[in-house]
Amino acid sequence: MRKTFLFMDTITNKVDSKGRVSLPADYRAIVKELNSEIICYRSLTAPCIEGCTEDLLEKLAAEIENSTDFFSQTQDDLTNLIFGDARRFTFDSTGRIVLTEKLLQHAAITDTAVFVGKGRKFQIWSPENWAKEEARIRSEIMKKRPVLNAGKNGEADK
Amino acid sequence: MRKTFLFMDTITNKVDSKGRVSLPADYRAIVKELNSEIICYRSLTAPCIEGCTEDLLEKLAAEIENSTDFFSQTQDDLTNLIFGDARRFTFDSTGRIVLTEKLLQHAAITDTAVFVGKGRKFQIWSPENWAKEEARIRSEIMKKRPVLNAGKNGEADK
DNA sequence: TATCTATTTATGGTATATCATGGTATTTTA
DNA sequence: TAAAATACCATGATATACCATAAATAGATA
Repeated sequence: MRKTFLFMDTITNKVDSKGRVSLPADYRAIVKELNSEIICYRSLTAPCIEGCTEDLLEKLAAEIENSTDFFSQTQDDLTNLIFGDARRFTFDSTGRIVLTEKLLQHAAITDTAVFVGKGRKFQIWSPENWAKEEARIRSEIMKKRPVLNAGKNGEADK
Repeated sequence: MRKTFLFMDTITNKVDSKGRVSLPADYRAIVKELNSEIICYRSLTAPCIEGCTEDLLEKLAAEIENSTDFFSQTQDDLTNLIFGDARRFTFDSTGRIVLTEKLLQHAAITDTAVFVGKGRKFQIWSPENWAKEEARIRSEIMKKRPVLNAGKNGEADK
């Protein structure tokens, strides 16, 4: 029995001509233990696919519901954008999901997908875009490093 | 057995000369599992049809009941409009509902309907109007992005 | 530590079930 | 009884579930 249910690590899998791709085994385990389902949608800010468990979206829906302004414009827009794009993806007995053409195009994925853990969520990138993104993030971190070091001492990773 | 009952994704189906249109399979599954029925009405704010399960309208009614005079006059008026317009739509064994002329006209739908998930609700648009609306929302949301992120932390995305 | 063995995981291929949709029959109601 | 609304049937396309094999990982033994 695991203690935490966080998506981690970076795993590269193949995408076949039908858009089928194996969800990393560890991700599957999380989804199963949570008795949940995978939800995927286009990232609003990056050329990648984002995924999470149903629970997370359910939480969002509940928040929106309880925020009294049933008739708010911004809320209306947000729900359209998020729920209109998201979809449930059940995996078969061999652990694969079938990504849609829309998602694949947004992430510029053809035959290889890179799963990147982000805790409660994860992302799916094309190898090329992920390489760029990782480089960007690392250089970004390096710039902020002096600040980070003020707090802890250099255990960031290895 | 699913845990969450959220309308999601964007699905395009045909509308025949009688106004018949297939409710997306996943939407049907939700309605069935909730042992509910589809309710549709003209959106108060947009040229589209809005739909939800009976439960949601039930909840709306309860809210009005319990809120003595806390609700503004305008909100009261709005809910009146909804209830005055709403109707139940049962689907046949093949999963189709028959939209009324009134609804179709309001949404300017002729032979194609676009279902857009909104969590507890969904909307039905003409392809043209939905294309415009989606574009509008995306640009609108991008403008407000900093504000959204200030409030919550990283729920919507990041 | 190195080698072999047993599971688990990833992936290609195929059969099956489901879904959307055109058409028709039956029921309702005005 | 005519017109409209509703329920049922048929079919092609699509998506899903299943089977088989290869690769990789973990575990055990020496």
